Amino acid sequence: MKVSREQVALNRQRIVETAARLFREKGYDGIGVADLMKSAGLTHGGFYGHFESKEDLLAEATAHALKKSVERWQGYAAQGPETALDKIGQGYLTEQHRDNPGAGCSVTALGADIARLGPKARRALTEGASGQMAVLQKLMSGQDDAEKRKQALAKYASMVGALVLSRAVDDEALSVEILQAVQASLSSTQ
Amino acid sequence: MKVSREQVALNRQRIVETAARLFREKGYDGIGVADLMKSAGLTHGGFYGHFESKEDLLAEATAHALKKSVERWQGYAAQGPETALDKIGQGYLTEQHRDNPGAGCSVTALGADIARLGPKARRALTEGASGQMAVLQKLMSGQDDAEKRKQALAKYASMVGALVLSRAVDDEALSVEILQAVQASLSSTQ
DNA sequence: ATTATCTATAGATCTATAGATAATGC
DNA sequence: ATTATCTATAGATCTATAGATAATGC
Repeated sequence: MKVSREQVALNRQRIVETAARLFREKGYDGIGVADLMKSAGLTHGGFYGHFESKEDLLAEATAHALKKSVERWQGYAAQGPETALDKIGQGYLTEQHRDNPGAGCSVTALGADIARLGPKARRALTEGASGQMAVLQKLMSGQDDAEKRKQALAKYASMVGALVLSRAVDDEALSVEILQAVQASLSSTQ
Repeated sequence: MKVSREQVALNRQRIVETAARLFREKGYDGIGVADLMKSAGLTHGGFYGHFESKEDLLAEATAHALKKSVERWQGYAAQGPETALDKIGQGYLTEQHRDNPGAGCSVTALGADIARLGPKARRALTEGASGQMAVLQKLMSGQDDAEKRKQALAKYASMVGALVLSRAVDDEALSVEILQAVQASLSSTQ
């Protein structure tokens, strides 16, 4: 049942993308290797030909997902600094994002899990978060780079926290209120 | 091996406190009922005399931990509004808190897990988070209650996000930088 | 007599590996 | 001949339950 080299690469990519979605949806411990491979259309045993371990896959899936996210933000920033911050907020601080963790921010969905896991996943998360904070920094209003960086870090933290909170509370009105409060604070000078 | 009624209540309380610590340290899936009971000095089978399920215990442990946290914040607030915000930030946005999740904020440590779990745990988290936001609201500088509430929600989100980020990144300097940026933003008007 | 805790286990997972199978690509 | 994927399984978990044990408290 061997497949072509091209197909192997496609299979591997499909495992990574499936994992990126399922880990964000269900958490690292919420999905097993067997179910993950089944979702990718392959069988359990084949997994270890592609990856050393489940944790290795998490690192690769996190790197993949965050890279795409950083590129999206860079795209907004390239369209001009005035609207970029609004667009980033409108993509991040919404019910759409809150209700679709599988396609959303990996820091929010997996940050607590990754904090307890090995160095590869933490590296991937750190690079992704740094990339997003770098985009934010350019959009800040501070007088110098040091001030802009401080602002960017604080804004980013507020976005991550808002999404974690909006997903965890059981009160829809409160959930939306949190997202909107942070969205409003994004464009304020500070 | 029956024990006195008094001892039963003490045992139950010890299970809750042990669970509150271990769930925050290791995540909901990171600690099993057997190990948890062992840490509390009891055997596995006894657990189901005290709680209906592991998830039930999570809800109770989360309620317990957040209640204590809200009371601490209320204590700071009672000492006067000027220093209260600094004290809250100095308790929350520190390496000490970052490195001791077992005694820290349940929203940060378990928010992503609880978002995927049943209604009881989400209820406990929502009540705790609402309590903390209510304390913050009184300390805000806004002109009316609506504005103060918006400020409090945004500040709280930034604190939660800062801790999640500071624990997840693998770069000590960046981790501290995030905590300090949010600490600085706490006392700023906005 | 009641009941809190104990030991033991059922039944269902989980990650990782061993060895078989069959299609690719030299 | 090589190798990507398959089936099958080892060994270690996990939650929850059943029934035994022994101390409390009527």
